[in-house]
Amino acid sequence: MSPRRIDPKLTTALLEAAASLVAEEGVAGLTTRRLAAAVGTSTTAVYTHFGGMDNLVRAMVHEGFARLHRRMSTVRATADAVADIMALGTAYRANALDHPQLYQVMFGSAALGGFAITDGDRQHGRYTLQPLVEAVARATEQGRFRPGDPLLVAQTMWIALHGLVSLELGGYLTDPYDADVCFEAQLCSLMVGAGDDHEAACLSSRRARRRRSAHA
Amino acid sequence: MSPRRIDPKLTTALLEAAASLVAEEGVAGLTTRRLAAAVGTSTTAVYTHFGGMDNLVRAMVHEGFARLHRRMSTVRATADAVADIMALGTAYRANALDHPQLYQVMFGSAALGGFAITDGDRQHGRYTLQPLVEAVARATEQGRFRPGDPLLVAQTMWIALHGLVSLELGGYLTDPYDADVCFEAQLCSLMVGAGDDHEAACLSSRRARRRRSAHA
DNA sequence: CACGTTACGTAACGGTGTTACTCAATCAAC
DNA sequence: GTTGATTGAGTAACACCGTTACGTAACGTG
Repeated sequence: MSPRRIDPKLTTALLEAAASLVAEEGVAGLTTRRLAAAVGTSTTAVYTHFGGMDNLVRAMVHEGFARLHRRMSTVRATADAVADIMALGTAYRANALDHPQLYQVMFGSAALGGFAITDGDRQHGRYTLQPLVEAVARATEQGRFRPGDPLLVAQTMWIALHGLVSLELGGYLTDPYDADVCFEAQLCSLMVGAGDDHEAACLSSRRARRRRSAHA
Repeated sequence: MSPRRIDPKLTTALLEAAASLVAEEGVAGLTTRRLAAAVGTSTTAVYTHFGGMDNLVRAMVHEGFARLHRRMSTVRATADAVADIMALGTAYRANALDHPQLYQVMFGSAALGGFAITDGDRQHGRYTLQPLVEAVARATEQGRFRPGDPLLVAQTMWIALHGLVSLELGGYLTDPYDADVCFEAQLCSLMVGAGDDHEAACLSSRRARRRRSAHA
């Protein structure tokens, strides 16, 4: 009654090989044949393990969201909640720059590559905002931000941050102001937009930058 | 010495057919064979007219930027420069929603679909910001914004707006706050972030909304 | 040990972008 | 008006893609 079991090692091997293929040449470089060759198996393995390329990409996206969540969770809360928010933004951007191709698959509205990402997959990445929402709530309690729903404020910040990362990865932020300058300007604008004082925001920005260099 | 000339009608016919193919089914639906069939020609025509699919997509992107620029240029300057900026943002978003697939090709860092967009193509879309830069300069002169480089401020706004549109098209803005709510919140946050008073920004927002409904 | 179940390899199908090769249509020159 | 060079566009092929029907061999159970 119990037949040959699926090999979990092969599943993870496929995922890892797919990740490095995508990391090296983007989604366009991810093909069943090259994937099978990299793992030393056959193309049908992709179907027994995932049921097609779409699901494999979906699994990669889940892994990407998990990694992003892990990275955002490493940011510790301090007395300066605004600086915490900036540190979270820095972590978000750093994760995207470390895995640019994966980020584009996660948020590139994957219709482009032909791969389908379901609504469920998108919702799966929603809890990633949790640390940001909490930091915004703390900044609001501390009187740095105007009263308002922390979720909406956090979502506004996430949207702007995604715009920055997306355009940076696309190579659009080079002209007179490079991505670093735009990032700092964006963070400051977001804090002031949420209600913080401009000078206080600049001060928190310096604090967050110091924290970042201390990490390195 | 003078041979058979290229047919300009076929060039535009190819572009139009490609545009409607992309509009209907995304970049994935744009193939040489289907394109040739739609125009009633052969696949080689794509190569004599454009030199490959990449260049055809590039031409479509140029057209997309031109259309975006045209649409942004229809926004007239009024006494309320902040309301003008919001109207520009509305025009930007409306254009993206009218041509979602094209927008994704323009800014989706087209490496995803396998098509290549050069740095020159990206710079080509830079002048689109011009109307926004001017409106920001006027808002700064009027004392609504903190003193600063209008280009950097405009670029910050563009980045955030792109983030909103990108996530909206990707279907990420549904949960508790839909895209409309996020858009209004984003605009208000941007104005306040640039230095405007919060209540003044809300007032200008209402003014811009009235202007929009007057257009319809 | 034998059986049933199922993962995996082989090979094929229909699709893709791209390109030699060919032909026919055009315009310049006389 | 005829000729001839030039070149756009059609045919067919190549290599590649995702996917799948089929066969086989390996496994867990009885």
